[in-house]
Amino acid sequence: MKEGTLELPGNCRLTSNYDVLQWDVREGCEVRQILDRIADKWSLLVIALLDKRTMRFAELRRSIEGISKRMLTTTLRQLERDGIVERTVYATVPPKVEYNLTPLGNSLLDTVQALVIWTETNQVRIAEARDQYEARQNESA
Amino acid sequence: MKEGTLELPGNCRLTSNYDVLQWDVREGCEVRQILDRIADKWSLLVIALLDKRTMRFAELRRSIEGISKRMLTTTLRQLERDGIVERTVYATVPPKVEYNLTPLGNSLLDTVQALVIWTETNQVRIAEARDQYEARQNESA
DNA sequence: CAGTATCCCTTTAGATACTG
DNA sequence: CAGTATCTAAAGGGATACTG
Repeated sequence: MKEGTLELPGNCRLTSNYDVLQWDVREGCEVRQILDRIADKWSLLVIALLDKRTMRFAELRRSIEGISKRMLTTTLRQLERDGIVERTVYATVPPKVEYNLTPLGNSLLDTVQALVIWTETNQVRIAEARDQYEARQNESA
Repeated sequence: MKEGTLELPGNCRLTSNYDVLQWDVREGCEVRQILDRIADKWSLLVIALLDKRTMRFAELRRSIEGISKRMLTTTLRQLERDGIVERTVYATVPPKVEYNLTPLGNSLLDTVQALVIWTETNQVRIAEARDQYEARQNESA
């Protein structure tokens, strides 16, 4: 495996000592900024929920137990700003606002779902690992 | 598409009104806990870096610009507790500690890399979306 | 309904100093 | 080297009240 035999994203480099990719994850770099944005407490859930459908504000709020009005607004605004979510306001009384994924958001959906599914699939193994970790702690103490 | 024709993870339900999956993301549920753990500021980067190799504490710290000793320790301990990272201590002076992904961690790697690559691939589109969002804000003001 | 604005408490996480 | 302990500034985020 030599440099140039593979198309790498611009922030990757191939180290000479190991045949592995190394990420350039400098503080404040674009990738870090975007990762911090989408990998937060709520964004992933919002994206997963908007799969193939449009949802209204209150509907999203009911679907994500524990989220406050303020945080849902903040999260949706950030996702809108990043071009991941589209916001449509209907000039009715009372107002109606719909949210859906943009094409860019849709391109992110597969990955997000993969992450959620991995989490679901492996929750038992993780619970076991935690038990074993606890056991080891008690043992050495 | 009818219920039962597809194997769904236990936390999914099929709503009757739409042919889409709905996630059960109740506060404090297993999936939410695990998602909160791995989708944080540093865990994704640590997992991505440990791809196919072992790294020492200081090496990880150098690779992730901006992370403090304390946060790297905390992140690694959580990942170890969840069975995603394995920690090996060599009883030498000075001490040497190596970290690598467990099989469980490796099963998560593809998804994490997909997320990082998506971020890299789409950073220009996101930057454009932000500019347009700003423009719209100024316009309406 | 879909937000904003404000207040204020809680959590997070950086800096620093110390240790086996 | 690979941490731990402590302190503290800053950010996160809930509760409440108000608005077009």
